[in-house]
Amino acid sequence: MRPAKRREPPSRQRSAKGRAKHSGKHVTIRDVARVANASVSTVSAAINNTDYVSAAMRLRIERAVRRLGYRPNDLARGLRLQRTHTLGVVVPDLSNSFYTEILQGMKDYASAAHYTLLIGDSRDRWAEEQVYLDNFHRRRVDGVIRIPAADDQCRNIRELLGEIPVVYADRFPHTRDAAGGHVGVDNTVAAFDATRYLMSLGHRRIGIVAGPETAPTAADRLEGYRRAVRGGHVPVDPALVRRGDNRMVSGHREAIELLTLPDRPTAIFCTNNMMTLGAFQAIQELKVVCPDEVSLLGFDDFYWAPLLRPQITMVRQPAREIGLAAARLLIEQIEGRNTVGGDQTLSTQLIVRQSCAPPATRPEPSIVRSGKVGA
Amino acid sequence: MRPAKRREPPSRQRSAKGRAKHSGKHVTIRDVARVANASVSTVSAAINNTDYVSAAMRLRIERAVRRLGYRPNDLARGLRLQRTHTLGVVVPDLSNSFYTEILQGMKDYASAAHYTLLIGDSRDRWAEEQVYLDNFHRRRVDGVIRIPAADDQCRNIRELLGEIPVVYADRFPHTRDAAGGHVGVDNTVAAFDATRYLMSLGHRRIGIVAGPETAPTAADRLEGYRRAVRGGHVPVDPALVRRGDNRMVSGHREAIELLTLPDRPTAIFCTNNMMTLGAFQAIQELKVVCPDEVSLLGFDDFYWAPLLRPQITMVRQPAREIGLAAARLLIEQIEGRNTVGGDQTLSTQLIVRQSCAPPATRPEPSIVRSGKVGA
DNA sequence: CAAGCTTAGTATATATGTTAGGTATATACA
DNA sequence: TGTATATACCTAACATATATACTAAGCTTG
Repeated sequence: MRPAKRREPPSRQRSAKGRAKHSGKHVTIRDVARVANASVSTVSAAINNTDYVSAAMRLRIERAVRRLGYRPNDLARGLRLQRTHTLGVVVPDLSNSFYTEILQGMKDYASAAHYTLLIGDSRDRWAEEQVYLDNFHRRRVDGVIRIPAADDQCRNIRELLGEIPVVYADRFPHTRDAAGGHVGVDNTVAAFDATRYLMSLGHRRIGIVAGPETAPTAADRLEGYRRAVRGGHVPVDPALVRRGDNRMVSGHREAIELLTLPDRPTAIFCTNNMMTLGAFQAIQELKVVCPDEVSLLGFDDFYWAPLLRPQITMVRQPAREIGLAAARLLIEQIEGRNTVGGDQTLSTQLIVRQSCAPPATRPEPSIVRSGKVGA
Repeated sequence: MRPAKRREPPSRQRSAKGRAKHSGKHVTIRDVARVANASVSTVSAAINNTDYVSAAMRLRIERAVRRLGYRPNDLARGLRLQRTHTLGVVVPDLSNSFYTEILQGMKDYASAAHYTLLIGDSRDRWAEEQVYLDNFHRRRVDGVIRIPAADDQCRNIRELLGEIPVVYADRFPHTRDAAGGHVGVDNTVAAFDATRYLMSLGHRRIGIVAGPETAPTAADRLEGYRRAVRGGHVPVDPALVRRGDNRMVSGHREAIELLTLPDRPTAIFCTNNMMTLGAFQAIQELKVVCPDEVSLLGFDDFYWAPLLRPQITMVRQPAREIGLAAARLLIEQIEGRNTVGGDQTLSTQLIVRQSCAPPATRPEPSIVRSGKVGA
């Protein structure tokens, strides 16, 4: 981003900043060859086990490698092999345990397949995600896994990544063409089941704090909510539909809006874990008793959820499995064997805890069949 | 780790796995030069703003770059320049918000200085950390920031990283020689102040769940605790000193041990956030009332701490600042200007919330001057 | 006024570290 | 003699940046 109009005498010599201090050059395969009294190609063959090398020679080389502390230069290697054995991953928020759990899954599969992960945190902003994708391209990663930012505005991923294969995890891209595939859950069904669970408890006025309008998963979850509400022969009250930005403060803000409504809802459904926490906080602050006075239903479980009082009932996504499957899908594509193929939809689970109960003022007691309800 | 004794015919041709599927070659600077009708050196000069290029030529080149979607190959670039503008970072646990907060700080400073982060999660195991350090070396990162694993057994970091500069954040290395510098807090003082705070409330039997014996920071915090206890003219009861492994389950386990002691402590001090959570859970499960029956004091705050009931009083480390300072320290070293120099000790803060109160059975009411107590 | 210098722009050769593919040589075996 | 095996070495890429050389014009200067 230097000024383009730069007309001053263009300094030829590198600026002082350009050259690093530690002049101690790295040890190369050439150094090893010299010390071991062998040719570079023999050393290469010995290291990569790729050609005949006599036992004696191998020993000399191994000794030289150890003595010099030689590490092959992956830049040169990647350049030569046109292969980096590296996967780029962008997640929307590294401090959200949901994504770190997905990352764990990816990492486990990837390292078993001898790939390394390059991790980027887009802070849920397309502008920052773009920087990472560009970086991945320049680094010539073998593949990319995107969990797109909420405000994803990517028109054509090929412009950004060239021929590099891409798969999507958790979220869908802005434009639904997830060419390389997608691994996630059916958000519509998950939200539908969750909402129906609330209705089965007798709730008729259910508030929802949904994600941003630009995010497809948010739209799906909202759609699931709508269908469930309408399915219970209740009109969708626009006053009960609120929008957050998937972050804690927005959940807090919108929950307060809902709870201070003249005719406030008897239950609140938050469509991600951060907003659920915000809503939880709002309920505490307003001294509304949960679940007696208001029920709270969340999305995306976290490992310390059992510590909260009341424990929050949540829709759980199989985060680790999503990561695992996404990494596998991508690596299969990279290595040419498309055994798994296409999109994969994993199933969610409703973790019933203590934050949902029948509403205090009970309407006509209608029984609704409950959705799939896990432990 | 292939078998060294491999005697079979060494396959010359790359295994099917070796060659990637997508044959669509990447676009190179050569392609740009051809399309823009210029020489490669001119294109290079135009892109890097490093030599005279006429306005007309520049325009043609820019257009060609955009049209072809050209991205400079960072492998070749790094190889040529002997510089990658990349920092390697190993943290013990990516799902611990304390470390992701440190990472945020590092990332902010690094990207402002045009460096990219390579992030590794060692799961607090030296064996895994070693793999990442090796990887960083092969990738020729310009510098490394370590938060060493608890069982750090690194004898000589130079063997692993060659000439690559290293700085330490948060934790000290196994052997105290943090040649490149260290950024963190004074753990002894922090634990001393925290323990003294408990004693100022009247506690005499204070249990501690410390980190593993191999971890220097754990040793320091334990030492701070010991000094404070002895400073209050109370002998250190070995039964009250427990060891965890910095993870939640160990905090849970050790807290139960402490709470089921015949003469149980009136307060528990946990020396990291995960173990604090475990202890919190144990207290809930045993239905011991906090802070009425037992006080709980934690270490390393987390953003959702206000949601727990009671809210836990904690020693807070300036995580973001630690990350920021570590990145700055490292980059200054890389770029040859050592303005900051040496180790940096940042100050901790005791966040007083609701989990500490005077013990139920009050001993002689002695007043102890309280340490530095924050908001 | 020719030689030399400066300015502006472009082209060429080389080096970075590594590996595949080809070449060379020696031995064993049919 | 020819063929297969075993061992070692040489060279050409891979994509980039830069030192050097080159062209062409404008200017100074003895």
